[in-house]
Amino acid sequence: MASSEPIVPSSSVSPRGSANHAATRTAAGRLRVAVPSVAERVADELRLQLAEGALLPGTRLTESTIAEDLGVSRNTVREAFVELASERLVVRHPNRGVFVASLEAGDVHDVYTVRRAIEVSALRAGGSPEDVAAVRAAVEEGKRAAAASDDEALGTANQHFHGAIVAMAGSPRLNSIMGQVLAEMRLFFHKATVDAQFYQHYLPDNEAICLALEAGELDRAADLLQAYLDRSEDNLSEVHGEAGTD
Amino acid sequence: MASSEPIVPSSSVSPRGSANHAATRTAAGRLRVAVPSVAERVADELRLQLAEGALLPGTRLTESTIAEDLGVSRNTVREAFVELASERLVVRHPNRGVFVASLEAGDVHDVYTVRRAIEVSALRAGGSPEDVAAVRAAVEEGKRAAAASDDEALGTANQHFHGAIVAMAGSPRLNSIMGQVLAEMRLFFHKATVDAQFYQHYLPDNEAICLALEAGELDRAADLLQAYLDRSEDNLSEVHGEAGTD
DNA sequence: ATCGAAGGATTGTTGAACAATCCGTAAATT
DNA sequence: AATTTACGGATTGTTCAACAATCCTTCGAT
Repeated sequence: MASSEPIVPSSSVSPRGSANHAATRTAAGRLRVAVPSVAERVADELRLQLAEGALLPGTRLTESTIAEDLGVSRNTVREAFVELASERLVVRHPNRGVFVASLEAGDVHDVYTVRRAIEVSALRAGGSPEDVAAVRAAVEEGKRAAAASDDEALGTANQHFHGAIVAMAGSPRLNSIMGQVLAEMRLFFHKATVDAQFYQHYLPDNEAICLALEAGELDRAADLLQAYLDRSEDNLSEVHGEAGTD
Repeated sequence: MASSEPIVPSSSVSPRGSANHAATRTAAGRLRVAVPSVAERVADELRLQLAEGALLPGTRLTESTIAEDLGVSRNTVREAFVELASERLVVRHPNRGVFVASLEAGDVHDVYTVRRAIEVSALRAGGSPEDVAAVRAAVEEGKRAAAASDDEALGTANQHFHGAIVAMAGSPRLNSIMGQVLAEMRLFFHKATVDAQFYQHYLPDNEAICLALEAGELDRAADLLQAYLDRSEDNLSEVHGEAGTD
């Protein structure tokens, strides 16, 4: 279930972990590489497993089990849980444990409400040529994935597309919110095992939105995106009907 | 500094805490009152002190001190810190401690970017008559506060106004995001000790936006709000110039 | 079949311990 | 005198062990 690889090194220091995680700045401006704390690494590992579908919605996450699996203390796992719960990836039931979050009917609508607000706003404001290029890149990435019939890649390409749209705003907070929302959606897709055709359907929309964006017709692009999201929500709600019957 | 009142009851159960906090629902649908965990109560207490300005931006929060002050364990304080950090109310410097967050120049702009996205979107979508009534109520609340020259009340009325706008969307996630954003702004105001006149200035705007909303002219209301937020950000950025020099 | 009483398991919370890290100060060096 | 080095105290990061409180299941009684 969980990875067999322990989170903490057996002894001594870790040689050179991928340290692109975070960095703090001293008063003098000296850059200090922030080694992610163990708790953060636990959260990262769980986030990864959630994204990969290794942990499906509804699954119970027992503190002691995860602590052993990852070779860390129960308290540390707890800290990770607090973080994941604040991201809504996990739900805490007092005295009962934490469970992988599961999007109910209302949640799907809610998530789309957030997406509409954020994505449309970002699109309407436009972005630098580089930002637009990133959107275009995501569109092409999707086309390639479709050509190769790689469903997995198609899904991530689609997420890149919407991520790139939000990134146009250049707002760390919006990016982080969007990141969380996309993580929630990934959770849902794994639960519902959404049809691979699902994304195919939206490739032309992405193209159209991107074209409008490149042409500087921001309002039209925004309207297209809005319609896209409305339609997407409807489709997903149907899918949900047969999925969320527990 | 911190409240002298301990967070945990000296013994036995708490008689009847204000239990409007959260409630979980069993499979059968039975309602279970969720007694907030100690960690959550610590987080609540800290949030309160942050909102009241008892803890100013930049202040260091020492784990052991807070643990003693609130009569809880250091580990519990840590859990609360994780939560507050995820809300950006507090910043964690690895191995150095946690500090009350402080909005820098870029943060002010970023916060307003989020507000523009969320508030304008909610306003453009409109809401039920009750939702609109809540917005109107906040406007009147502001007028009363202005008449009474109650700066404190004027500020909260303004937050109610913007909160009511977002609430129109009926989205728990948007509400929670807005709540966090407003909490961040409160933090900033305490740091900058913004002029009391500040809000006075915007009373007519609130009235105008509300009127447009009540008239069903959603797009116009949205445009007004957008302009309002742009102007507000400019004002605040000026104020910031003399405040964030550290 | 319904209800209630153990029993076991898990969570919530604490307290203590220890290594790692940081910061300020004093000593040593240039 | 200025800079570097070394040291010591303080605080964080993390673990461990314990215990009460709570939940879920099973078993037994009605």
